[in-house]
Amino acid sequence: MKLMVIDGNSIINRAFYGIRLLTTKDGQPTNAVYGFVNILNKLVEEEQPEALCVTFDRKAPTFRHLAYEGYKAQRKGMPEELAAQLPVLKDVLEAMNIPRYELDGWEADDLIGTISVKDAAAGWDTVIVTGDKDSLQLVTDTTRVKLVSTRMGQTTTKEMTPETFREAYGFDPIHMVDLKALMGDTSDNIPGVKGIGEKTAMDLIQRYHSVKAIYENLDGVEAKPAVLKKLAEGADQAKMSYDLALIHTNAPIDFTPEANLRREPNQAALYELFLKLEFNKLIDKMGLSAPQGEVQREEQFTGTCTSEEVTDRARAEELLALWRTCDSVDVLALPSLDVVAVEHWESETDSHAAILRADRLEGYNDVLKALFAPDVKKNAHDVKTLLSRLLAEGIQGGGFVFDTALAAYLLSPTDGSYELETLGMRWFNHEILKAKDTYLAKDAFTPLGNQGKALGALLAHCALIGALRDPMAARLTELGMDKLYYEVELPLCAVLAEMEQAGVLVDRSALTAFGQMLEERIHADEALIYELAGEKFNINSTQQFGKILFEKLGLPPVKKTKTGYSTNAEVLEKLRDKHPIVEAVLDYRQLAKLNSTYVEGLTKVIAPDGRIHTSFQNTVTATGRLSSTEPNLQNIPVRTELGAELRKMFVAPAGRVLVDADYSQIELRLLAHIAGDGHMIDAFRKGEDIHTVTASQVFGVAPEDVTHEMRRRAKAVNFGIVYGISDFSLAQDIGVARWEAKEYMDKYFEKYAGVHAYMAKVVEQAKADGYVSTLMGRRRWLPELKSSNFNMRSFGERVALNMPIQGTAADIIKVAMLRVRDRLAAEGLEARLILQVHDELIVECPEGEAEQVRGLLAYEMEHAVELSLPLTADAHVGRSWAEAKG
DNA sequence: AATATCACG
DNA sequence: ACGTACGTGATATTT
Repeated sequence: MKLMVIDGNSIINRAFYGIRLLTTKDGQPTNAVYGFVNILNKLVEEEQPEALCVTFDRKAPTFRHLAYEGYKAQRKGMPEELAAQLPVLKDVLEAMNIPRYELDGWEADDLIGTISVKDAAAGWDTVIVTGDKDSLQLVTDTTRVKLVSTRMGQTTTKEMTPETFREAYGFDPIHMVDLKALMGDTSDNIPGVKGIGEKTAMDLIQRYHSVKAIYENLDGVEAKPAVLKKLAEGADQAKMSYDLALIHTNAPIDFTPEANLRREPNQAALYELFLKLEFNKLIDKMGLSAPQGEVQREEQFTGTCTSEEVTDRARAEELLALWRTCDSVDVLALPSLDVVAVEHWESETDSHAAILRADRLEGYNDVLKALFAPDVKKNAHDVKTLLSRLLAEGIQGGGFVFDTALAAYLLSPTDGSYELETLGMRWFNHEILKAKDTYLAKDAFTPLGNQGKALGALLAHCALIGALRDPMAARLTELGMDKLYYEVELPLCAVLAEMEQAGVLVDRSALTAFGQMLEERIHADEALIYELAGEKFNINSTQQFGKILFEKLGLPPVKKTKTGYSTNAEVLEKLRDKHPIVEAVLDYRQLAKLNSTYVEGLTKVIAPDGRIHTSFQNTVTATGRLSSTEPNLQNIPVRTELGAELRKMFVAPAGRVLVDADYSQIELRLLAHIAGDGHMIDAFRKGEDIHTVTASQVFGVAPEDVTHEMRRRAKAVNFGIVYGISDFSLAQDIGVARWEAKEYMDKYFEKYAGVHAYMAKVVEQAKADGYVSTLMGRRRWLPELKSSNFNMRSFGERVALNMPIQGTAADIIKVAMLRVRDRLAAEGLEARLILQVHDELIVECPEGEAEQVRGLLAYEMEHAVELSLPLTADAHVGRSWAEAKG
């Protein structure tokens, strides 16, 4: 028979530090509990013990305090995030019906020691699970230790038996305590003998086995004179350390192994707990389910749900007519659009679904066209992507009245992904087959695939869209995001889809030529770098380059990264004068970046029509901005001359031009408006250069006396404020002393008192509310503000400052995009929006429309919202992006 | 899959 | 005293 005893404190500690901080929606940290349960499950699975228990510390024993007052002092600083999880873990253990042992004045180690001795007496084996090597002294023929370590969420265990211990240490486990007595243990505040380290101690214990043996015959000990002297002087320390390191096996607990025989967990209690902790995966894995008899929110799925496959054109028309009369129907289509599920609700609980398949329905394309026409009102998941696919098939979709993905994003923009499966879990605790395993599987709708299962999942997901719609809509209303959702985000999907479909024309041959030029220069740089290094190496490997630079060539390391020397551009700039290889690598890096990311990367994604069609993501950023992928057209170089060359390759076709307009200082203007800062508003109203005005204030000179350098620094201050800067970072950024940076900031806040007041207010409000929001009510939750971790809290504060500004700018340009699209249509222009780069819009149009477009583009951007100061947009026309940028 | 770097607003 | 600016995505290397 075998009992597994877990060192609760040790394992929860390992779990906490080994797994990145996870929290529930309302900020309760959960990572340590999560990790603990996973480790527990894994080891129980591995060992299959008949009995199981967990021990916990209850402060250090008093006699140890007397022996050495510093004992365990270092462990007092348990972070609040971890401390908060201890009671939760105990609840979880309770629900799992796992006994725990804790005793005032005793440590987990001593309880484990006691348990292992009692086990042995009863003829049981013991497996100790811990992360601390202290317990190794308990290893015997019937007691093993499993040493657990967790890194980056990965748990590994090392098993220690008497044999493996002797192999590793060269003496018996019982003498672990003697080793500690000599070498000490800083993590346990065991002093050891002063001047004796690990190597000496190991050697001594290997030869003499115990502290007692060494001191009984100190004269007979063979060692260097210095060591002998230290031993002699440290006799008291050794004795005391021995007592500290010794695990006691006589704790007064009532224990029999049989009392710890494994029991089934309390399903209902565990389910409820895990639900609260948002351990959905674990609920899944452990096969937990809701307690019987309790009313679940899943009731919307209990109605009747009929379905049919439509193979007859007449039936399709019949259904279309029916769908047109519905308030809305739910649709879910495969990415290929070859299979579509359409569901309509006949009552609160009853629905009917139709399956349309390209291969089984005559005139499928026409049915699709009719289904996606505006007169059929539809709910869908990820409308932008659907519209984009439809456009690719030549179908202009419309009539989408709800998007569950987009709604989920607005309700919690930091979640990162919004798959239907996840939403079903979050909103209804409703588990549902994974799309990837069913209708999105590679062979799902081939004769090889499980078509029945795929169709079933497709229908279930479609029904989920319908079930999510009302509660999500209600929540949007509750949070005041109706207007943002229905009037901005949802209609914007169509604009984005059109932009993706339009794409931007690329001058492929110019791009190729540019690439060839880059390659030549890259080769030249390579040769030069190898020569300067005196050997060939992979310049792209920061590790290899770091070795060359800091070890072979002996340059002084400036900064370290997790894995070695930092060699980033900032570091290399500082080393520029120390060795010619530095400049060569800087140059090489610039060229390599341009070539691999831009020339090669972009060439790869030029479509047959010669254009690049990016994807705009509208459910990604935490602030409400768009993002652009495959390729990212929002980070095309512009800041360096060579990089900006690339923008000459984004062109308009013959007879057409590009019109580019960008907001001037939109974020600072919004800061002025939101903060209601009179001085800053004034400056913008008068059309003054804000960086110069700031410089004049900060440096106390007349605006006309502001030098280039003063303006540069003021600009950095202006930007920094928007990001929630510190004096340290400002100093670093502009290269002045910290005190000087602080002076700038003080002056800044003196002048712009409204901004100063706003910064305090917005953080305070965010702490009270738990969120921040933009002018249009877009929201970002900030659980970070509740953190006890300084860095995390500071981050939350900076986000509280920045998100309303960045997010409002995002709101505004989205409104502008909608208005621009409407104006272009209303005025019957051929012009089309093709790109958005956060504060910049690009339109492609016939030459003859250029001036009209330029005017309306700037106008709609400037008038998208009414503020206490004007927004300005500069618009230019050109044959290429470079030209149109002005 | 994680890390380092660097491109943009 | 802490550790040091907001928001993204792509590439290459290393594990």
